[in-house]
Amino acid sequence: MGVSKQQAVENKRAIVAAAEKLFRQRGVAAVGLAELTKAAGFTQGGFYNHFKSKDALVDAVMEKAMEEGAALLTTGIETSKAEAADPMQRHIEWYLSPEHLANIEAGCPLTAFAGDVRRLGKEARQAYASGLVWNFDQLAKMIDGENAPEKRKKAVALFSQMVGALVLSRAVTESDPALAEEILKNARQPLLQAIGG
Amino acid sequence: MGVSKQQAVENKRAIVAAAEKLFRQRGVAAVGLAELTKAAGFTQGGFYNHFKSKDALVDAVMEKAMEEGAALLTTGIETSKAEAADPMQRHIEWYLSPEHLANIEAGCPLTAFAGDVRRLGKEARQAYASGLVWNFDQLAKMIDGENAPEKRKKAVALFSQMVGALVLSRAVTESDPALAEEILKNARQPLLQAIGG
DNA sequence: TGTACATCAGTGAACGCGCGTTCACTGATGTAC
DNA sequence: TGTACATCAGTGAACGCGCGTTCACTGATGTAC
Repeated sequence: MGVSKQQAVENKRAIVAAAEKLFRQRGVAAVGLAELTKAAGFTQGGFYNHFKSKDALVDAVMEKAMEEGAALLTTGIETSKAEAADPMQRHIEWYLSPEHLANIEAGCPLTAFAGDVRRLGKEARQAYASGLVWNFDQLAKMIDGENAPEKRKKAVALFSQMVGALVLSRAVTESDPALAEEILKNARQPLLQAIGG
Repeated sequence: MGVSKQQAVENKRAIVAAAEKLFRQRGVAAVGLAELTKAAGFTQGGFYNHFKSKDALVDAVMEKAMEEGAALLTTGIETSKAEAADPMQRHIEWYLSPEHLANIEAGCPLTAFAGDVRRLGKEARQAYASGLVWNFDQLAKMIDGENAPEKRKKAVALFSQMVGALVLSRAVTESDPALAEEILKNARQPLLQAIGG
Protein backbone atom coordinates (compact mmCIF):
# COMPACT_ATOMS: atom_id res chain seq x y z
CA MET A 1 0.00 0.00 0.00
CA GLY A 2 2.71 2.42 -0.90
CA VAL A 3 6.06 1.77 0.66
CA SER A 4 9.45 3.36 0.13
CA LYS A 5 12.15 1.51 -1.78
CA GLN A 6 14.22 1.41 1.37
CA GLN A 7 11.32 -0.16 3.24
CA ALA A 8 10.84 -2.74 0.49
CA VAL A 9 14.49 -3.76 0.67
CA GLU A 10 14.18 -3.98 4.44
CA ASN A 11 11.06 -6.14 4.10
CA LYS A 12 12.84 -8.57 1.80
CA ARG A 13 15.61 -8.86 4.37
CA ALA A 14 12.96 -9.48 7.05
CA ILE A 15 11.49 -12.36 5.02
CA VAL A 16 14.87 -14.03 4.64
CA ALA A 17 15.69 -13.54 8.33
CA ALA A 18 12.33 -14.91 9.51
CA ALA A 19 12.57 -17.80 7.05
CA GLU A 20 16.05 -18.79 8.18
CA LYS A 21 14.99 -18.89 11.81
CA LEU A 22 11.80 -20.88 11.12
CA PHE A 23 13.48 -23.23 8.62
CA ARG A 24 16.23 -24.05 11.11
CA GLN A 25 13.77 -24.71 13.92
CA ARG A 26 11.06 -26.67 12.16
CA GLY A 27 12.38 -27.67 8.75
CA VAL A 28 11.84 -26.07 5.36
CA ALA A 29 8.79 -28.11 4.35
CA ALA A 30 6.94 -27.50 7.62
CA VAL A 31 6.93 -23.70 7.33
CA GLY A 32 4.29 -22.12 5.06
CA LEU A 33 4.45 -18.78 3.29
CA ALA A 34 1.53 -17.38 5.29
CA GLU A 35 3.31 -17.93 8.60
CA LEU A 36 6.57 -16.72 7.16
CA THR A 37 5.35 -13.43 5.71
CA LYS A 38 3.34 -12.78 8.87
CA ALA A 39 6.53 -13.22 10.92
CA ALA A 40 8.20 -10.71 8.60
CA GLY A 41 5.40 -8.22 9.24
CA PHE A 42 3.04 -8.34 6.28
CA THR A 43 0.66 -10.54 4.28
CA GLN A 44 1.07 -13.59 2.08
CA GLY A 45 0.43 -12.01 -1.34
CA GLY A 46 3.34 -9.61 -1.05
CA PHE A 47 5.82 -12.46 -0.97
CA TYR A 48 5.94 -12.76 -4.76
CA ASN A 49 7.08 -9.16 -5.16
CA HIS A 50 10.36 -10.35 -3.67
CA PHE A 51 10.80 -13.98 -4.72
CA LYS A 52 9.84 -16.01 -7.78
CA SER A 53 8.86 -18.99 -5.61
CA LYS A 54 9.35 -20.60 -2.22
CA ASP A 55 12.28 -22.46 -3.75
CA ALA A 56 13.99 -19.17 -4.63
CA LEU A 57 13.60 -18.09 -1.01
CA VAL A 58 15.16 -21.33 0.17
CA ASP A 59 18.17 -20.67 -2.06
CA ALA A 60 18.54 -17.16 -0.64
CA VAL A 61 18.22 -18.45 2.92
CA MET A 62 20.86 -21.11 2.37
CA GLU A 63 23.30 -18.62 0.89
CA LYS A 64 22.76 -16.19 3.75
CA ALA A 65 23.12 -18.98 6.32
CA MET A 66 26.43 -20.04 4.80
CA GLU A 67 27.74 -16.47 4.87
CA GLU A 68 26.75 -16.11 8.51
CA GLY A 69 28.37 -19.46 9.29
CA ALA A 70 31.59 -18.27 7.68
CA ALA A 71 31.45 -15.04 9.69
CA LEU A 72 30.88 -17.04 12.85
CA LEU A 73 34.12 -18.93 12.28
CA THR A 74 36.30 -16.00 11.18
CA THR A 75 35.24 -13.64 13.96
CA GLY A 76 35.81 -16.50 16.41
CA ILE A 77 39.37 -16.86 15.14
CA GLU A 78 40.02 -13.11 15.37
CA THR A 79 38.66 -12.96 18.91
CA SER A 80 40.92 -15.85 19.91
CA LYS A 81 43.98 -14.12 18.47
CA ALA A 82 43.15 -10.90 20.30
CA GLU A 83 42.89 -12.88 23.54
CA ALA A 84 45.99 -14.93 22.77
CA ALA A 85 43.90 -18.12 23.03
CA ASP A 86 44.10 -21.17 20.78
CA PRO A 87 41.47 -20.63 18.05
CA MET A 88 40.80 -24.32 17.46
CA GLN A 89 40.33 -25.07 21.13
CA ARG A 90 37.93 -22.14 21.48
CA HIS A 91 36.04 -23.25 18.38
CA ILE A 92 35.57 -26.81 19.64
CA GLU A 93 34.47 -25.62 23.05
CA TRP A 94 31.92 -23.27 21.54
CA TYR A 95 30.72 -25.83 18.99
CA LEU A 96 30.06 -28.49 21.60
CA SER A 97 28.65 -26.15 24.24
CA PRO A 98 25.12 -26.35 25.70
CA GLU A 99 24.56 -22.83 24.31
CA HIS A 100 25.19 -23.98 20.76
CA LEU A 101 23.07 -27.08 21.35
CA ALA A 102 20.11 -24.88 22.30
CA ASN A 103 20.73 -22.20 19.68
CA ILE A 104 19.86 -23.97 16.43
CA GLU A 105 18.38 -20.68 15.14
CA ALA A 106 21.75 -19.01 14.89
CA GLY A 107 24.41 -21.69 15.24
CA CYS A 108 26.39 -23.58 12.63
CA PRO A 109 24.28 -23.85 9.45
CA LEU A 110 26.05 -26.99 8.30
CA THR A 111 24.59 -28.89 11.25
CA ALA A 112 21.27 -27.04 11.31
CA PHE A 113 20.51 -27.89 7.67
CA ALA A 114 22.31 -31.24 7.54
CA GLY A 115 19.08 -33.23 7.67
CA ASP A 116 17.08 -31.06 5.27
CA VAL A 117 19.58 -30.25 2.56
CA ARG A 118 19.25 -33.53 0.66
CA ARG A 119 15.59 -32.68 -0.04
CA LEU A 120 16.10 -29.08 -1.16
CA GLY A 121 16.62 -27.70 -4.66
CA LYS A 122 19.81 -27.80 -6.64
CA GLU A 123 21.06 -24.29 -5.81
CA ALA A 124 20.50 -24.70 -2.08
CA ARG A 125 22.37 -28.01 -2.14
CA GLN A 126 25.27 -26.43 -3.99
CA ALA A 127 25.42 -23.50 -1.57
CA TYR A 128 25.58 -26.03 1.27
CA ALA A 129 28.36 -28.03 -0.38
CA SER A 130 30.37 -24.87 -1.06
CA GLY A 131 29.96 -23.82 2.56
CA LEU A 132 31.22 -27.21 3.71
CA VAL A 133 34.27 -27.02 1.47
CA TRP A 134 35.09 -23.54 2.76
CA ASN A 135 34.70 -24.76 6.33
CA PHE A 136 37.09 -27.69 5.78
CA ASP A 137 39.63 -25.30 4.25
CA GLN A 138 39.47 -22.91 7.18
CA LEU A 139 39.78 -25.68 9.77
CA ALA A 140 42.71 -27.24 7.93
CA LYS A 141 44.58 -23.93 8.21
CA MET A 142 44.12 -23.97 11.98
CA ILE A 143 45.50 -27.50 12.41
CA ASP A 144 49.03 -28.68 13.06
CA GLY A 145 50.29 -31.30 10.64
CA GLU A 146 53.23 -32.33 8.47
CA ASN A 147 51.62 -31.36 5.16
CA ALA A 148 48.45 -30.11 3.54
CA PRO A 149 46.79 -33.52 2.88
CA GLU A 150 47.47 -34.53 6.47
CA LYS A 151 45.93 -31.31 7.79
CA ARG A 152 42.96 -31.69 5.50
CA LYS A 153 42.38 -35.25 6.71
CA LYS A 154 42.50 -34.12 10.32
CA ALA A 155 40.09 -31.26 9.58
CA VAL A 156 37.54 -33.60 7.99
CA ALA A 157 37.75 -36.12 10.83
CA LEU A 158 37.54 -33.40 13.46
CA PHE A 159 34.60 -31.58 11.93
CA SER A 160 32.75 -34.87 11.33
CA GLN A 161 32.96 -35.61 15.02
CA MET A 162 31.76 -32.12 15.97
CA VAL A 163 28.78 -32.32 13.60
CA GLY A 164 27.89 -35.87 14.63
CA ALA A 165 27.98 -35.05 18.34
CA LEU A 166 25.83 -31.95 17.87
CA VAL A 167 23.33 -33.72 15.59
CA LEU A 168 22.93 -36.64 17.99
CA SER A 169 22.76 -34.35 20.99
CA ARG A 170 20.00 -32.27 19.40
CA ALA A 171 18.17 -35.42 18.32
CA VAL A 172 17.71 -36.54 21.94
CA THR A 173 17.78 -33.24 23.82
CA GLU A 174 14.03 -33.16 24.38
CA SER A 175 13.47 -36.81 25.34
CA ASP A 176 16.75 -37.31 27.23
CA PRO A 177 18.52 -34.04 28.17
CA ALA A 178 21.11 -35.82 30.31
CA LEU A 179 22.13 -38.00 27.37
CA ALA A 180 22.31 -34.93 25.14
CA GLU A 181 24.68 -33.24 27.55
CA GLU A 182 26.75 -36.39 28.00
CA ILE A 183 27.28 -36.68 24.26
CA LEU A 184 28.66 -33.14 24.05
CA LYS A 185 30.89 -33.64 27.07
CA ASN A 186 32.26 -37.01 25.94
CA ALA A 187 32.91 -35.81 22.42
CA ARG A 188 34.60 -32.59 23.57
CA GLN A 189 37.45 -34.09 25.54
CA PRO A 190 38.93 -36.46 22.92
CA LEU A 191 38.76 -33.62 20.39
CA LEU A 192 40.66 -31.24 22.65
CA GLN A 193 43.23 -33.95 23.32
CA ALA A 194 43.59 -34.62 19.59
CA ILE A 195 44.43 -31.01 18.76
CA GLY A 196 46.60 -30.67 21.87
CA GLY A 197 48.92 -33.54 20.88
CA MET B 1 -13.19 -56.83 0.40
CA GLY B 2 -12.80 -59.92 2.50
CA VAL B 3 -9.27 -60.81 3.45
CA SER B 4 -7.90 -63.51 5.74
CA LYS B 5 -6.51 -62.58 9.15
CA GLN B 6 -3.09 -63.74 8.01
CA GLN B 7 -3.33 -61.45 4.99
CA ALA B 8 -4.36 -58.53 7.19
CA VAL B 9 -1.35 -59.03 9.45
CA GLU B 10 0.86 -59.24 6.38
CA ASN B 11 -0.66 -56.02 5.00
CA LYS B 12 0.07 -54.17 8.23
CA ARG B 13 3.66 -55.35 8.00
CA ALA B 14 3.75 -54.13 4.38
CA ILE B 15 2.59 -50.65 5.43
CA VAL B 16 5.33 -50.38 8.05
CA ALA B 17 7.97 -51.67 5.64
CA ALA B 18 6.93 -49.30 2.84
CA ALA B 19 6.69 -46.41 5.29
CA GLU B 20 10.15 -47.00 6.70
CA LYS B 21 11.71 -47.03 3.26
CA LEU B 22 9.87 -43.88 2.11
CA PHE B 23 10.39 -42.03 5.41
CA ARG B 24 14.13 -42.69 5.30
CA GLN B 25 14.43 -41.54 1.70
CA ARG B 26 12.24 -38.46 1.64
CA GLY B 27 11.41 -37.58 5.24
CA VAL B 28 8.33 -38.34 7.32
CA ALA B 29 6.39 -35.17 6.49
CA ALA B 30 6.91 -35.45 2.73
CA VAL B 31 5.28 -38.89 2.42
CA GLY B 32 1.47 -39.00 2.30
CA LEU B 33 -0.81 -41.85 3.30
CA ALA B 34 -2.11 -42.27 -0.25
CA GLU B 35 1.37 -42.94 -1.64
CA LEU B 36 2.23 -45.07 1.34
CA THR B 37 -0.76 -47.42 1.24
CA LYS B 38 -0.42 -47.69 -2.54
CA ALA B 39 3.20 -48.80 -2.08
CA ALA B 40 1.93 -51.41 0.41
CA GLY B 41 -0.53 -52.71 -2.18
CA PHE B 42 -3.94 -51.24 -1.34
CA THR B 43 -5.95 -48.03 -0.97
CA GLN B 44 -5.85 -45.10 1.41
CA GLY B 45 -9.02 -45.79 3.41
CA GLY B 46 -7.78 -49.15 4.66
CA PHE B 47 -4.95 -47.53 6.56
CA TYR B 48 -7.11 -46.74 9.60
CA ASN B 49 -7.95 -50.42 10.12
CA HIS B 50 -4.32 -50.82 11.16
CA PHE B 51 -3.27 -47.52 12.75
CA LYS B 52 -5.03 -44.86 14.80
CA SER B 53 -3.22 -42.08 12.94
CA LYS B 54 -0.16 -41.29 10.84
CA ASP B 55 1.62 -40.51 14.10
CA ALA B 56 0.97 -44.03 15.38
CA LEU B 57 2.51 -45.39 12.19
CA VAL B 58 5.57 -43.19 12.70
CA ASP B 59 5.99 -44.65 16.20
CA ALA B 60 5.77 -48.20 14.84
CA VAL B 61 8.25 -47.40 12.06
CA MET B 62 10.76 -45.90 14.50
CA GLU B 63 10.55 -48.92 16.80
CA LYS B 64 11.02 -51.32 13.90
CA ALA B 65 13.92 -49.28 12.53
CA MET B 66 15.67 -49.38 15.91
CA GLU B 67 15.22 -53.15 16.16
CA GLU B 68 16.67 -53.61 12.70
CA GLY B 69 19.53 -51.29 13.57
CA ALA B 70 20.31 -53.39 16.62
CA ALA B 71 20.20 -56.57 14.54
CA LEU B 72 22.55 -54.95 12.01
CA LEU B 73 25.14 -54.43 14.74
CA THR B 74 24.84 -57.78 16.51
CA THR B 75 24.93 -59.90 13.37
CA GLY B 76 27.92 -57.87 12.23
CA ILE B 77 29.72 -58.75 15.46
CA GLU B 78 28.86 -62.43 15.13
CA THR B 79 30.05 -62.54 11.55
CA SER B 80 33.33 -60.92 12.57
CA LYS B 81 33.88 -63.47 15.32
CA ALA B 82 33.19 -66.35 12.93
CA GLU B 83 35.77 -64.92 10.56
CA ALA B 84 38.25 -64.13 13.34
CA ALA B 85 38.18 -60.44 12.31
CA ASP B 86 38.09 -57.43 14.61
CA PRO B 87 34.41 -56.53 15.04
CA MET B 88 35.01 -52.81 15.60
CA GLN B 89 37.23 -52.48 12.56
CA ARG B 90 34.67 -54.24 10.41
CA HIS B 91 31.89 -52.09 11.80
CA ILE B 92 33.71 -48.82 11.03
CA GLU B 93 34.61 -49.98 7.53
CA TRP B 94 31.03 -50.92 6.81
CA TYR B 95 29.60 -47.77 8.40
CA LEU B 96 31.79 -45.44 6.34
CA SER B 97 31.56 -47.41 3.10
CA PRO B 98 30.12 -46.06 -0.18
CA GLU B 99 27.54 -48.86 0.06
CA HIS B 100 26.21 -47.56 3.36
CA LEU B 101 26.30 -44.01 2.02
CA ALA B 102 24.01 -45.01 -0.84
CA ASN B 103 21.79 -47.33 1.19
CA ILE B 104 19.86 -44.92 3.40
CA GLU B 105 16.79 -47.16 3.03
CA ALA B 106 18.31 -49.96 5.07
CA GLY B 107 21.37 -48.59 6.82
CA CYS B 108 21.84 -47.25 10.34
CA PRO B 109 18.53 -45.74 11.52
CA LEU B 110 20.25 -43.39 13.94
CA THR B 111 21.80 -41.51 11.04
CA ALA B 112 18.85 -41.94 8.67
CA PHE B 113 16.40 -40.35 11.14
CA ALA B 114 18.84 -37.96 12.84
CA GLY B 115 17.47 -34.94 10.99
CA ASP B 116 13.79 -35.80 11.32
CA VAL B 117 13.50 -37.12 14.85
CA ARG B 118 13.36 -33.73 16.58
CA ARG B 119 10.11 -32.98 14.73
CA LEU B 120 8.38 -36.31 15.40
CA GLY B 121 6.04 -37.29 18.22
CA LYS B 122 7.05 -38.15 21.75
CA GLU B 123 7.06 -41.93 21.39
CA ALA B 124 9.14 -41.86 18.22
CA ARG B 125 11.66 -39.56 19.89
CA GLN B 126 11.89 -41.86 22.89
CA ALA B 127 12.37 -44.92 20.69
CA TYR B 128 15.20 -43.09 18.96
CA ALA B 129 16.87 -42.08 22.23
CA SER B 130 16.62 -45.67 23.54
CA GLY B 131 18.16 -46.96 20.35
CA LEU B 132 21.04 -44.54 20.71
CA VAL B 133 21.67 -45.57 24.32
CA TRP B 134 21.69 -49.23 23.33
CA ASN B 135 24.08 -48.48 20.49
CA PHE B 136 26.53 -46.66 22.80
CA ASP B 137 26.39 -49.60 25.23
CA GLN B 138 27.19 -52.12 22.53
CA LEU B 139 30.06 -50.09 21.09
CA ALA B 140 31.54 -49.53 24.55
CA LYS B 141 31.71 -53.31 25.02
CA MET B 142 33.75 -53.63 21.84
CA ILE B 143 36.31 -51.01 22.85
CA ASP B 144 39.59 -51.35 24.69
CA GLY B 145 39.97 -49.11 27.72
CA GLU B 146 41.02 -49.02 31.34
CA ASN B 147 37.53 -48.81 32.79
CA ALA B 148 33.85 -48.51 31.91
CA PRO B 149 33.62 -44.68 31.87
CA GLU B 150 36.69 -44.50 29.65
CA LYS B 151 35.22 -47.05 27.23
CA ARG B 152 31.92 -45.22 27.22
CA LYS B 153 33.62 -41.93 26.42
CA LYS B 154 35.51 -43.50 23.53
CA ALA B 155 32.30 -45.08 22.23
CA VAL B 156 30.47 -41.73 22.21
CA ALA B 157 33.33 -39.92 20.49
CA LEU B 158 33.78 -42.71 17.96
CA PHE B 159 30.12 -43.00 17.06
CA SER B 160 29.73 -39.22 16.84
CA GLN B 161 32.44 -39.14 14.23
CA MET B 162 30.87 -42.01 12.27
CA VAL B 163 27.45 -40.33 12.29
CA GLY B 164 28.84 -36.90 11.44
CA ALA B 165 30.87 -38.20 8.52
CA LEU B 166 27.91 -40.14 7.11
CA VAL B 167 25.47 -37.24 7.58
CA LEU B 168 27.80 -34.75 5.88
CA SER B 169 28.66 -37.20 3.14
CA ARG B 170 24.98 -37.82 2.37
CA ALA B 171 24.28 -34.08 2.52
CA VAL B 172 26.62 -33.40 -0.41
CA THR B 173 26.56 -36.71 -2.28
CA GLU B 174 24.32 -35.39 -5.06
CA SER B 175 25.92 -31.99 -5.62
CA ASP B 176 29.53 -33.07 -5.00
CA PRO B 177 30.07 -36.86 -5.09
CA ALA B 178 33.85 -36.54 -4.89
CA LEU B 179 33.58 -34.52 -1.67
CA ALA B 180 31.13 -37.10 -0.26
CA GLU B 181 33.62 -39.89 -0.92
CA GLU B 182 36.51 -37.87 0.46
CA ILE B 183 34.68 -37.28 3.73
CA LEU B 184 34.13 -41.01 4.23
CA LYS B 185 37.72 -41.83 3.36
CA ASN B 186 39.26 -39.14 5.55
CA ALA B 187 37.08 -39.99 8.52
CA ARG B 188 37.70 -43.72 8.20
CA GLN B 189 41.45 -43.76 8.67
CA PRO B 190 41.75 -41.79 11.94
CA LEU B 191 38.99 -43.96 13.38
CA LEU B 192 40.75 -47.18 12.47
CA GLN B 193 43.98 -45.78 13.94
CA ALA B 194 42.17 -44.77 17.12
CA ILE B 195 40.87 -48.29 17.80
CA GLY B 196 44.13 -49.85 16.68
CA GLY B 197 46.19 -47.96 19.29
C1' DT C 1 8.62 24.68 -5.83
C1' DG C 2 4.21 22.72 -7.04
C1' DT C 3 1.19 19.66 -9.61
C1' DA C 4 -0.09 15.32 -12.39
C1' DC C 5 0.81 10.88 -13.09
C1' DA C 6 3.26 6.34 -13.30
C1' DT C 7 5.26 2.85 -10.47
C1' DC C 8 5.11 -1.03 -7.73
C1' DA C 9 5.13 -3.06 -2.72
C1' DG C 10 1.56 -4.70 -0.11
C1' DT C 11 -3.59 -6.35 0.43
C1' DG C 12 -6.77 -9.90 0.74
C1' DA C 13 -9.56 -13.04 -1.66
C1' DA C 14 -9.42 -16.81 -4.65
C1' DC C 15 -7.38 -20.88 -7.43
C1' DG C 16 -6.37 -25.92 -7.66
C1' DC C 17 -4.20 -29.36 -5.13
C1' DG C 18 -2.86 -32.90 -1.87
C1' DC C 19 -2.97 -33.63 2.88
C1' DG C 20 -4.90 -36.58 7.12
C1' DT C 21 -9.08 -38.34 8.37
C1' DT C 22 -14.02 -40.11 8.09
C1' DC C 23 -17.61 -42.95 6.44
C1' DA C 24 -21.16 -45.83 4.10
C1' DC C 25 -20.54 -49.75 1.69
C1' DT C 26 -18.67 -54.48 -0.07
C1' DG C 27 -17.88 -59.22 0.26
C1' DA C 28 -14.70 -63.07 1.45
C1' DT C 29 -13.43 -64.96 5.87
C1' DG C 30 -14.46 -67.10 10.03
C1' DT C 31 -17.96 -68.76 13.37
C1' DA C 32 -22.21 -70.80 15.28
C1' DC C 33 -25.42 -74.18 14.92
C1' DT D 1 -20.42 -81.77 7.01
C1' DG D 2 -23.43 -78.10 5.41
C1' DT D 3 -25.88 -73.77 5.91
C1' DA D 4 -26.78 -68.89 7.80
C1' DC D 5 -24.91 -65.08 9.53
C1' DA D 6 -21.59 -61.85 11.85
C1' DT D 7 -17.13 -59.88 11.36
C1' DC D 8 -14.05 -56.66 9.68
C1' DA D 9 -10.13 -55.56 6.13
C1' DG D 10 -10.32 -53.07 2.13
C1' DT D 11 -12.85 -49.65 -1.25
C1' DG D 12 -13.49 -45.23 -2.96
C1' DA D 13 -15.65 -40.93 -2.40
C1' DA D 14 -15.98 -37.13 0.52
C1' DC D 15 -14.73 -33.81 4.48
C1' DG D 16 -12.25 -29.57 6.04
C1' DC D 17 -7.87 -27.64 5.90
C1' DG D 18 -3.57 -25.38 4.70
C1' DC D 19 -0.43 -25.36 1.09
C1' DG D 20 2.02 -22.52 -2.97
C1' DT D 21 0.62 -19.47 -6.28
C1' DT D 22 -2.24 -15.91 -8.87
C1' DC D 23 -4.62 -11.68 -9.42
C1' DA D 24 -7.39 -7.37 -9.38
C1' DC D 25 -6.96 -3.70 -6.60
C1' DT D 26 -4.96 0.14 -3.40
C1' DG D 27 -2.39 4.10 -2.46
C1' DA D 28 1.99 6.21 -0.84
C1' DT D 29 6.34 6.81 -3.18
C1' DG D 30 9.04 8.60 -6.71
C1' DT D 31 9.33 11.02 -11.21
C1' DA D 32 8.41 14.26 -14.99
C1' DC D 33 7.26 18.65 -16.18
